[in-house]
Amino acid sequence: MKGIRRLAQHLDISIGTVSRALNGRPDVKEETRKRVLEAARQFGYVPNQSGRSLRQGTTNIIGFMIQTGSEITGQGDTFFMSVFDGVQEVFARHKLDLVALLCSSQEDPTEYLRRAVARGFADGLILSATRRHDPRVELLAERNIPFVTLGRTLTDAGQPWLDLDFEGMAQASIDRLVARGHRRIAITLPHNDANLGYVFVERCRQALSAHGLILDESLIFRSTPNEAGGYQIGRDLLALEERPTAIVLINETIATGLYRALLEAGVRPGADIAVIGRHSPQANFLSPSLTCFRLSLHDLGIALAETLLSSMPAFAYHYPDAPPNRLWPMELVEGESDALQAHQF
Amino acid sequence: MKGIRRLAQHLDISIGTVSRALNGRPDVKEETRKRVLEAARQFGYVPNQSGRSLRQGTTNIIGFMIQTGSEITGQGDTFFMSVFDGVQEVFARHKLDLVALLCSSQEDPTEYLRRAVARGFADGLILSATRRHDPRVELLAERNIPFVTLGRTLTDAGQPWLDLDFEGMAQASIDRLVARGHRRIAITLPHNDANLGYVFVERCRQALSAHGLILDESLIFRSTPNEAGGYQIGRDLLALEERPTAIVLINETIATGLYRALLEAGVRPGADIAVIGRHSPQANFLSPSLTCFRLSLHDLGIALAETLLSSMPAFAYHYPDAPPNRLWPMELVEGESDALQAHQF
DNA sequence: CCAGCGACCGTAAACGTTTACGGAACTATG
DNA sequence: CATAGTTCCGTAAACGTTTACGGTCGCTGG
Repeated sequence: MKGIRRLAQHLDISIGTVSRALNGRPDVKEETRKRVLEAARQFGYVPNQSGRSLRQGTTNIIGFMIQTGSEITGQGDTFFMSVFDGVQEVFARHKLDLVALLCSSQEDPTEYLRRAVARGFADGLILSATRRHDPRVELLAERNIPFVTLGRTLTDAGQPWLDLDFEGMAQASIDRLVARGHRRIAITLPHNDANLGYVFVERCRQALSAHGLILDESLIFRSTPNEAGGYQIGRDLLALEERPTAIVLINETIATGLYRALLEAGVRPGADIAVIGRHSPQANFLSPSLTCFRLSLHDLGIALAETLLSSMPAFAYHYPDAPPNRLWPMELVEGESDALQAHQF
Repeated sequence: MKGIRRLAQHLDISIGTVSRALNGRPDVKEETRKRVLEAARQFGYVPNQSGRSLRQGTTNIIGFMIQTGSEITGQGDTFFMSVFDGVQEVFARHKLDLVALLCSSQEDPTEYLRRAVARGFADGLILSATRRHDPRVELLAERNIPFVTLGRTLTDAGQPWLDLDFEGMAQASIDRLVARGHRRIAITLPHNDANLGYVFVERCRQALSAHGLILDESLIFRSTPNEAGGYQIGRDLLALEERPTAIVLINETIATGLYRALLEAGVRPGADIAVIGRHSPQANFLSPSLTCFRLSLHDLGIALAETLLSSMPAFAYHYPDAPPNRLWPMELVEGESDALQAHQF
């Protein structure tokens, strides 16, 4: 005898009552509930997940899909760890469990996701590293399973999304640099078709043209979003005949590599070239200090969770005024890396 | 009509046959199997996870437990992503899915794990960030659920484990530094009771005493295992009346912070103090380059998976000679950060 | 022609829950 | 006392699979 039956036998009541007691149903005597809870604690009984979710068609699990192998997203562990922690802060209130669905770099993400949802693995999903054309959102939309994306796509299907405000970053960076006299401004992009790249480059173009400038295509650098990619960008940049006087980095992780390439060549960020980047745990320890855009990953996680829950009927009433879509602002942290004024040349 | 029944109805055969066909049972006509597989593909049918695992008591899921919040483990940006990818390379061969069980920093890891196993969530588990006294291993051992730990504990219960060879690192580092004339050697430790700290400090002590030296307790630095911790260590070290001439870093992530603190004070790694650390994605971009111990995280993941599977009856025969316990070697990468000879003083 | 066998497939039970339904005991009301 | 209402609990069906068991059919060998 196992599981709920064992408990019922021990208490000499029916399994139905045990279940009701544990699930907080009203039609069970308070004294009985006490006994059941006590016995459950004592036996270490926890309802079997499979049985429960088979019956009620719900798993109490939310999946956060991420790709392993790390070269793809360019987000490091610490990024997700912090976001996860925020997400869980919200989920804990609803007895929801967060698990990370790990899609191997060997596997097609859409197929992976298709399998996961067909198996009925999770009640809801969080998608990250969204691509410009992302078949995953169509898949989930037509399956009618609640989800939220961290990042917009071109193929948005009306699902809730959160996205970092890359437009704001682009605008602020360009304005700031132009105001300081820069005319040749380089930018970096991830070289896959991540959606954020398009958003970013487009807004940079706009912002520049508002100042009567055009974005020189030869100053758009694409690379893998990691340290090595940053190093390569640095080398490529230095090899140009006519160097830019400033560069804006879209990814967190490339700054260290870029610094290395520049410093090796005796080019000092902030003195010989202006650099604006994204904040990362390492950013504080770069020298000269990096001017960068920062955000609270923990709060981002909280918002992500709330946004998802507000789209799930069972939880929506807890979050009546969570907006379905949000552009998450980033805060500019002034450092030394963009100190120079271009007219110093 | 849904699920397997729908498929069966459409093909005009029984659900039993459909199941057998999909599961590769021998007693089904080859032509029938073809039809079933084709229909399944066409309908996008995937067996419901709950139903399946309820019946066979198995989930085909392996859980990798990690703590979110990131300050705890101190693993760098891409550590887990790379390990995961290796693990999955092995699991993919057995149609096992890897999911990350995310324990919030708010929650007690043991309780979290207890819930997860009681729910019958996974067929096997991988534990990381093992503590010296880790109640999780007792829990899993008495529940008789297959698991492997990344890191030993004092309370090992005969389970398979893998651990980085911190002894080897300690020995090699001390020998190397002593051979170069260093007498005052500092080391760093994480300040929680992670097991690796004890292993490391003990072996350092031994190695030093083999050279007739003793480990000065005031040269043992404890900190959070991240950049900020490294910075703090640097400051503390510089404040000492009698500075060490060398320091060995146990964590990946603290080198950047340490460098910053040293360089701010005009103390150059490799010239004014010798530094030996652990490799990380950022390590390549430190200047002067860091002498460090490196390992293939992908291969570590593979080994971890194989070790776990070899302890699971259903898979063991695939891995007849996987050792239950392994000390994973790290390779020394020579950099400039420990170039100085102490007798230069 | 019959027994025996193998190949294939249908039937139904089982896995561990939750929950609709109904019934028993008790209380309140007239 | 009869009736209605309330409170609590037991019964059993249902969720979607897998699999033991047995049955049908066709074939083979005597």
